[in-house]
Amino acid sequence: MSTSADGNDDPDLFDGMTAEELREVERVTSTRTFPRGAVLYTPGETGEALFLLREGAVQIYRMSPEGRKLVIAHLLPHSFFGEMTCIGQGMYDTFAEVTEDSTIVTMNCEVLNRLLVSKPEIARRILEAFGRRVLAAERQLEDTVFKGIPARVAALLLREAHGEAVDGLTHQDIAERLGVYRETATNALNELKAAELISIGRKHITILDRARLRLAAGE
Amino acid sequence: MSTSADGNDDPDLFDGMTAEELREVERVTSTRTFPRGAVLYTPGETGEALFLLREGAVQIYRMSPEGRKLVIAHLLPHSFFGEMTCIGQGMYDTFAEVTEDSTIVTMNCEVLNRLLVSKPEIARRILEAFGRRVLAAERQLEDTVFKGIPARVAALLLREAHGEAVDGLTHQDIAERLGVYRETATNALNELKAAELISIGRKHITILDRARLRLAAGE
DNA sequence: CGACTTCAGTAATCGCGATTACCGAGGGCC
DNA sequence: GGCCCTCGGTAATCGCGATTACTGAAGTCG
Repeated sequence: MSTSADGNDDPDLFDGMTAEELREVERVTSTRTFPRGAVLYTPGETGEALFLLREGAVQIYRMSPEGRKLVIAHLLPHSFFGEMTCIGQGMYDTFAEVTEDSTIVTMNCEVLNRLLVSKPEIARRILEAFGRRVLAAERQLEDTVFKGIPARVAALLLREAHGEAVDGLTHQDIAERLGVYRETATNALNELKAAELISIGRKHITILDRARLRLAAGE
Repeated sequence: MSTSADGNDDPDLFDGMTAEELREVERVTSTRTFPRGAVLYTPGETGEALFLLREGAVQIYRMSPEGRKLVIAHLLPHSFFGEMTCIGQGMYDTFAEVTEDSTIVTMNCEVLNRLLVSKPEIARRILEAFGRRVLAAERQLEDTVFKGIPARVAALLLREAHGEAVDGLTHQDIAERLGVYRETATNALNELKAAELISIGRKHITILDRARLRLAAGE
């Protein structure tokens, strides 16, 4: 299978560095905590740093003019984000919001760029993460263009499941991940339930038939 | 404005290298020509090389089960592609098809990976290209989720226009870029024409009112 | 020139998903 | 317990865009 958009199974950006190097990294980064709900950046803002999530959870999303939310990624510890502004044109075009009290390391763009040259391993990891992100975005694009909502919901459940359980995901969350109405997500879920592919409880979904759910997701 | 998905305004991957280095690059790459219609790779194939387009044009696309095409990128000279397999998991998941007789340089993954370590400048360029690609993919995703067809057509025209002219783009091409039916694209174009934002000729569209077209595209 | 292919215009039907409008249940907090 | 807020269920309407079915004009090639 492939890595999901949350980039959660990446190695930490600084894994494998010597104690010496880590101490150096300490010196040039700053660590802060943010409460749930904090917005780290918004589109149009000029960014000047890469963020590394140590603890907690962060959501990267876009917003429609009418206020519908499209969540691009749910980040878990070890994921980094915001680096695009360091590497490319220098402006954010998404929102980054803390969804659980978090500890976040910030590294200045200047520092990062120096590191990219001196430590190919770091560049490599960012490159790999970008690759996964491109893939995830293009796949989601393909799904959005080609598949109906039930299939997209099924695919999302398969991606998010730990074992057979999907926990802590409300219908609203699902809807925002797909960029659709909550009612539409509920309908799709009920459809999958009717087909006995899943069972639904409050904030808890269980996959009953993985094979057929995969089929419903369009392979 | 921003760079479009075709990555066409990138510097060449090897620009700025010394004659010495270029000769070395020559040694480890191979250059071949491909006729229009040649398929360089298909999803599921194991890739073993990065491609660099010297001359011609290449299309990167995905295909729905029913055979609808979604063109991810139209590549012009100086663009590279196929590198994902060298950096990530190692399998293509798109089609790459030559749409104009082309000259293409191929570089082995192994060689590329060595180069990534020894020449930070190369890694940097790929990183930048990836960044643009992530952005493009996510933007297109956002458009697809939030906007109607006319707006997406308008946005595409603005991206593809050279001056006020958009040439060599058929309705079918436009439809494939958006992953919609050709008829739907025609309708949207006619709608924009009716609003006097564009004028339409065979394989030729002229932007009449850039400002209002931008509005129609949703800012 | 005539046959064929590519391109573009139009129209009608149909279904999905947006949008609006509610209801009811579970849980936390005062 | 009562209030409120989050979460989830349902239903009805509506519009967009998929899908089907043609027509005709512009190029191309023999």
